[in-house]
Amino acid sequence: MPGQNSCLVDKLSHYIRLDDSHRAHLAGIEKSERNYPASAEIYQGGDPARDLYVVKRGWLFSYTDLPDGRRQVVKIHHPGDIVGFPDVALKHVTTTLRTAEEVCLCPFPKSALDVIFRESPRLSALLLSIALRDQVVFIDLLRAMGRMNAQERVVYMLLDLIARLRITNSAMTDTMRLPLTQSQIADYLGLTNVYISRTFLRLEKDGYIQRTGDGVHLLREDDLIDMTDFYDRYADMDTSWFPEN
Amino acid sequence: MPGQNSCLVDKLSHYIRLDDSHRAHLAGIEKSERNYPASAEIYQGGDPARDLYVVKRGWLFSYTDLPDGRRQVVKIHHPGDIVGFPDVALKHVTTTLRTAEEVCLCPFPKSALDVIFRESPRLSALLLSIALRDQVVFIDLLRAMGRMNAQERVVYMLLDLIARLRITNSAMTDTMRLPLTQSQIADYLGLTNVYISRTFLRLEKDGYIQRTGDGVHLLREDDLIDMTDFYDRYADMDTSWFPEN
DNA sequence: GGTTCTCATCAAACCAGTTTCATGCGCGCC
DNA sequence: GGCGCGCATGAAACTGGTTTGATGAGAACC
Repeated sequence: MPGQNSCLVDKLSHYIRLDDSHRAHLAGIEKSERNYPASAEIYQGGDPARDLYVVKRGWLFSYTDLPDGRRQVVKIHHPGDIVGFPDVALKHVTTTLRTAEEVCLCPFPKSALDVIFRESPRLSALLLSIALRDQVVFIDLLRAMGRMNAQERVVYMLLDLIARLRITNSAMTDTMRLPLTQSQIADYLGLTNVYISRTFLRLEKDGYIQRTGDGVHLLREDDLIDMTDFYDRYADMDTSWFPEN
Repeated sequence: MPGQNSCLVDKLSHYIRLDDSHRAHLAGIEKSERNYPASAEIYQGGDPARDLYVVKRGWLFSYTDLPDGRRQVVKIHHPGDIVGFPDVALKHVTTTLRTAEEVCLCPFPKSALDVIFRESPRLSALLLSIALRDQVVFIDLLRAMGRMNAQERVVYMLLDLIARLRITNSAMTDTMRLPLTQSQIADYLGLTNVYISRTFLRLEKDGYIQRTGDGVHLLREDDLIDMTDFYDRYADMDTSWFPEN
């Protein structure tokens, strides 16, 4: 059965201890799963917002297009993430979801949240906190987009991605896979593919990173953190005010 | 007594009908109030995240600074807004809060949310939805910052501000006060005060807007909406999945 | 093994927005 | 009423990132 090791439970139990009833609620969410090939479009901006997806395997990203073709990637999704969460508030989804490689997703209807809110104030508070924490992450990204130059933005992205991967894989070192094209990275950071290429070459030449295939190795992480004034928003959350169960 | 007309109740009841018990919970939140002069700093990034504030009167904004002095304004707050909401998830606040003019705030401890989560699943779901809707708003802003030029960004900001003001003041026309300096607007949009000045002059010359003191009048709102592919995220939310009470 | 396609890199002209400094208006303050 | 200051505007040099088009390497597909 799926769910015997649930990415979602892994990710959430990083923040609060989950008892059996909590796990039961979450298991109900991850009961079906589906595979998608690389570069597949899963839904499109404007579609009715009905389902959410827990990522079980692989990378995806969400983006919006301007009418004239300019594109902004707004979120890069990893295993354990809940994809489509912001659109729960609206009747129609606001972004297009596309796979970066082969992925496996667990879809569930957003009406499943109703049960959680009725039965577990504690889990509800955790969901709110995750939504609010994600707002802080968007604020950090906004700061990078508004006030950082190209090199700082690239470094910021690398630090953010690796911090997120470390939540569920604490054994992770300073190396990660980066299965995105330079055009996709450019659309994420508000730059061009040409300049992303130049910036990566520069970072490599200056000894900040090392690349091998689609792998990236951060060589002087402390310097990179200083360069971007980076702060890890994923490691600690304030759960002190949460209700008991 | 304060609370006889609560900005917060006004704003929330735009989305769901609030019964007496809901109103009682919210009234508990707005029971104390405090005034601040213009250009006052209310809290600073790094302070412990203890209180939230409901805005009763006046404009404020939240910002972060980079170590070298670059500044990013991340949110502009109006009456009815809950200020500091994203920081509920964290132990320390991530932004600095400053008044743009004289304001009146109702502070309340974030532990007050505990009662709401224990006693009203419906109000809890609304809080989550607002947090998620605000994520969508940040995503829209991110798109503007990443892929729009200066003129489009300014127009986007004007449309967003007026859409938010219309929630609580449906009688509002196409004119609003804009009590922000051009430097503050520049720090919000990732531009410079000089270029904000040039852009406003250009918009005025091209007949898109008209300015009088700190008032802005949108002359051809449909054209402005087309120019930025703007969508109002405040008008409708999907509350269909909310629990009963 | 050749064809095709995607992707990273290179190069050079170009431009949107920055930087810096000067001017002038309006407002609060003594 | 005059002083000082914050703020919008103007002008000109400058630059970080864009645009366009060419090249080459690797992977997928018959």
